[in-house]
Amino acid sequence: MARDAEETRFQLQKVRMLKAAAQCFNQKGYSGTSLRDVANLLDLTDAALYYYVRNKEELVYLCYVRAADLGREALDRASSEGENGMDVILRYFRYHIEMIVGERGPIAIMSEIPSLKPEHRDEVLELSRRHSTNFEALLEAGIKDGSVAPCNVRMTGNAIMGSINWIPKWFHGDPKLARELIEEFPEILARGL
Amino acid sequence: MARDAEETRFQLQKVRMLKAAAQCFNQKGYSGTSLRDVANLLDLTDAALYYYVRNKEELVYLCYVRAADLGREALDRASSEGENGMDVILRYFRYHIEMIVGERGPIAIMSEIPSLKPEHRDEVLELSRRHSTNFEALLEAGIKDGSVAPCNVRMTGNAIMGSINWIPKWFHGDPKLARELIEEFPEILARGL
DNA sequence: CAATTATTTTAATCCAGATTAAAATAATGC
DNA sequence: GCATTATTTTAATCTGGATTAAAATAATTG
Repeated sequence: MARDAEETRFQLQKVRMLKAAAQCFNQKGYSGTSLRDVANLLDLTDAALYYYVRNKEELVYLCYVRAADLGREALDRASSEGENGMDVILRYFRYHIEMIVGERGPIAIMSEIPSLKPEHRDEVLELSRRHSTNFEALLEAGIKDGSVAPCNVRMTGNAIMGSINWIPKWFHGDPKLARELIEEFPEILARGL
Repeated sequence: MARDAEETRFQLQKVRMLKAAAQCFNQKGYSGTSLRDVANLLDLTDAALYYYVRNKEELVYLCYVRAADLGREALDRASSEGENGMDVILRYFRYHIEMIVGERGPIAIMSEIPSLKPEHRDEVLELSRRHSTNFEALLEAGIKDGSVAPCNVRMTGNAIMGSINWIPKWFHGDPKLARELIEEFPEILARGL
């Protein structure tokens, strides 16, 4: 029964929906975006969204999960390409920033985490914590191989994640700035290491 | 008719309210906090809040303004205490971080700016922009007097503001961490300069 | 093509919270 | 104390969206 194709189509639509939702949430804030807003962006009726998602809460939740996934992807990809610690870190910066600049978000600041239902909240927090931990591991590897100056990795890691996660707050799509960001920001971040 | 005293009391209550509101918004997110939540924290009825504020929108708006004020205060105070560029910057870091750690926020990430009414939104954005500009000026002063290495001030400024503004996302009140933050974070930020 | 499954729409509900009006209580000045 | 103003409460309303159910349309499969 073409289970594969079906699932693929469904999944694709769902991702389209998540992108639309993230765009709305970023632009208008969570409380400021209605399901109608999201649906409009997809030429759908608000009710149609319920075919993909149980409710609005699940919609944000999935946006957050997707954001976390993309962040992890950037880090994994950077890690898998050898070289010394600092090089990996720089690559991670670039990948992550490219992703943020590329699809504008994907959901800027996860401010509605507190209003997720407990299981979802815990999961998202866990994903976020894990990402931090992974990045701290990169820092430590760099320190070990001498390419990064010794430092308080916890604090330094948080400082850097803050800089990165803050980008969507001031970058609003200007392509010139985008190029500048991708080229210069990684070095700015690395300068403190 | 004791206009002064009256106004003082009113203002004091209002600030108390703003603190309570900020606490709620930080803890539960904007959509997740009802006026009842805020009122409960003050042993009041939700309806009582309307004596101080026209509506919920105005409540967040005032929280944002207050946050901006406190940030500006930190910067002004640091600026007014002489010495070379880097010293001023370091002091500003400390003051701002002390404030954030001290009253937890005061409203972490201004994610609901998009749903403010236009005048309010514009004003808050303007305040935020102005703060950035002022900080960039500190950077430039530091570059001029040689205490800060030349850099893209716009980008560097944003990186640093991100690190600072992100703090409430991972600092949740642990007093030991608070001390660490105040002592070490400024230097971590400055290391990249 | 007939039957089944997937997707979307139409048309109601429904409901938590925001908001309001009027009344009650507290504070203050004279 | 009386009158006035400040503050809070009680008790409704009002509403924008979220959510749901049933029906309609589109796609697939055999």
